[in-house]
Amino acid sequence: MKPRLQDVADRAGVSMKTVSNVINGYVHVSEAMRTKVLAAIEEVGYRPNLSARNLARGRAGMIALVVPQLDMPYFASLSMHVLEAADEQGWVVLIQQTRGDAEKERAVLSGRFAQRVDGLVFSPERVTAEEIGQRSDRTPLVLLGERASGGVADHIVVDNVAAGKLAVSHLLDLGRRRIAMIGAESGGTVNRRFDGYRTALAERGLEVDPRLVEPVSRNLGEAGEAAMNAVLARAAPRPDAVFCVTDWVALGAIRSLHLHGLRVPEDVAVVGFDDIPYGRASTPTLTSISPDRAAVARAAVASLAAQQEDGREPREIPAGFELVVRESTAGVGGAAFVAPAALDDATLPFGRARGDHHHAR
Amino acid sequence: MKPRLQDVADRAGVSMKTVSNVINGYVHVSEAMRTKVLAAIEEVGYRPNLSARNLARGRAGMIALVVPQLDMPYFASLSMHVLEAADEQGWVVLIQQTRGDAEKERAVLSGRFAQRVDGLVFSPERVTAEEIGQRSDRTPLVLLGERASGGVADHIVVDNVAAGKLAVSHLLDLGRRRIAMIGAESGGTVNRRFDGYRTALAERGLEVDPRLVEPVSRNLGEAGEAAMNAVLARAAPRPDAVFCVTDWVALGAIRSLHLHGLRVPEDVAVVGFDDIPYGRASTPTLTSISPDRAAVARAAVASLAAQQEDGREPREIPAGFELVVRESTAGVGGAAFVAPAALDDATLPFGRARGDHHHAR
DNA sequence: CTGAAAGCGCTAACAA
DNA sequence: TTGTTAGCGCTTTCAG
Repeated sequence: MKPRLQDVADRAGVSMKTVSNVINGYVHVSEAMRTKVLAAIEEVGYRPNLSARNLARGRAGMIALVVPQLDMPYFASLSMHVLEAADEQGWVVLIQQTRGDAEKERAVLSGRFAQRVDGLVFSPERVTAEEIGQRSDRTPLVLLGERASGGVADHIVVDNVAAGKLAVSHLLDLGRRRIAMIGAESGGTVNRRFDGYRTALAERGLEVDPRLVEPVSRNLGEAGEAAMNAVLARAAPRPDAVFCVTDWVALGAIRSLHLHGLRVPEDVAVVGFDDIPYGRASTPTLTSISPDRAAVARAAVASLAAQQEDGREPREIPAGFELVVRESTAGVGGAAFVAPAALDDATLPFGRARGDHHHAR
Repeated sequence: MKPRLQDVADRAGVSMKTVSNVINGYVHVSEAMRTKVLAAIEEVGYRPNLSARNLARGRAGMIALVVPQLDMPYFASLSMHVLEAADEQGWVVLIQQTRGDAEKERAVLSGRFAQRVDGLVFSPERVTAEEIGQRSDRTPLVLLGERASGGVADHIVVDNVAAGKLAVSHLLDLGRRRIAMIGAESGGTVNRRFDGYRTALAERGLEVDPRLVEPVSRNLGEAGEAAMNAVLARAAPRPDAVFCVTDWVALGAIRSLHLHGLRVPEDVAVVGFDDIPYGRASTPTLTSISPDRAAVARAAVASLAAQQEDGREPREIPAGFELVVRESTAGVGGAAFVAPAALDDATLPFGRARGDHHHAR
């Protein structure tokens, strides 16, 4: 049916080995031989069967990327970068969603995967560090995200405390003093970004006003809007700035502020986290912490590549971030909503305040 | 090194065939045998080598999804649905980005793919219908998007003319008469959504005012903003509504309107296209044509499944859409920006106007 | 520089 | 119901 390597060999009047050599770019093949074989390949319309190749080579030629949900902008963007980084290593990427299903996450960890893969980039949401530690599967693994790894696998992290602190310091630098935080987890201990918020305030001798702190149930605009409503309803005097745990939540908060007749940033400045693409098109554009996703992706793929060789000690690999200042804190050209000019980040009065860059490798 | 089927068989004291039967859920296996084998699998920590299985079975167990760029909200969402639809068919999905690179698109068509796949879901951007028609690779293919297929492969399409018409009719129903269109392609002939715009106007006896029509260079917020600026600069009297070729462009247009001191929707109503998730968190929330992405994804995967069997005639498969009315045309509760209440689509005064649903299958 | 042949780990036809 | 064994298509020693 489909032409095989042997068919090409027959056609060219050579052995399979020779054809294989040509296909795989082996050096010691005469030019005449090469062109002859290539012609034969063309004539019979040969395409290598990658399943067979992988079996013979003992590798899969692909890695899996496991994320909660692909239509969340952060993961969409991250996935894009992982695809690119993997491509450079000759890997193709198979994406799987867990949708926050703990059972699916466990299945991934235990190696019950639908395909053989050379490695796993996993952004866990439900599964505990302990469960990860107990996995028996030997597939190289690298973890992303805030949830601790327990030192059982490489883990790419941005320093959320430092990032949160940078965001809030920016607001303080603007002269804001009643800074709310939306999306701090109830306990307050788990959320590293909240720690950054606290630290920044403490450094200026300010205390956390609990009426300005509100958790969100989910990472959704609706949740951010509801949380902002709650803060506005009970906090007097009202906040003059808000640090939101994600951009998505920040957009909801801005919506709430608008509906309350408050202007952003004149009345209330807003900082988000993630730098999702929409933050550049929204009105106002959104100031945000921008994790270096490309670096995260590269580090993750590099980790898997390194793990192909031998079992190294699991490491924590820091990834960089920066604060991107846009209109939700800086206004348009310093005063919001006046000039109908297109702006890009570079022309904003505050420019970009760079965060601590911890480059992997 | 890694335990193989044979190791399990040895351990359980049975043959490979029996182990294989158990693993593949073959019915005629005694219960005792089954448990014994499962225990052996557990003991040696066996995981099937899928490369080998695929080779033996003659199938790949996965399909490829080829899109321009994964961080574009439309494709992110589409990809999510494709993953889910594929999962139901026992397929895993390998995603590849072309980034609008014609060369990469051609590589995909010609079957020069990094893995063996059972099928290809392809959303072309650059490659011509003619090129698609000339492909020699036999991998089952299904096309998505507006670009014509030339009848060489199954093609899932929403009726862009009808959708555009629905969007503009909605604006007309609101009493708007000077309706701009942003993102019509220069020629005007290629763009089906523009045809819908024209049709809707014509039905009410209105003519297209060329000063109200502006193309965009790319599907970006910045482009939408620039285009809206251009229209506002030259069109007098100014438009009272805008139909944008995509949501992304619409968000840029809204930004331009705000910066010009115009209110949305009181002064200018805005309709987008694609119903990207951001549209629900933006201020104002965005009225948009919502293609039934889940249906598109299901139809695409179903097409590939059907093509596994035999070569059927290529078909055009219509997918549904609807108009989702939100604040950018309806305002908040009918009057914009007054009540700080959370709204969802269901509570909006206009509810949802449903478009023609052409369900696949 | 090229050819022959032994696997890679699993499936499935055929036997028992 | 279970065992034997010949492939699946490619890579890769090892000879030549």
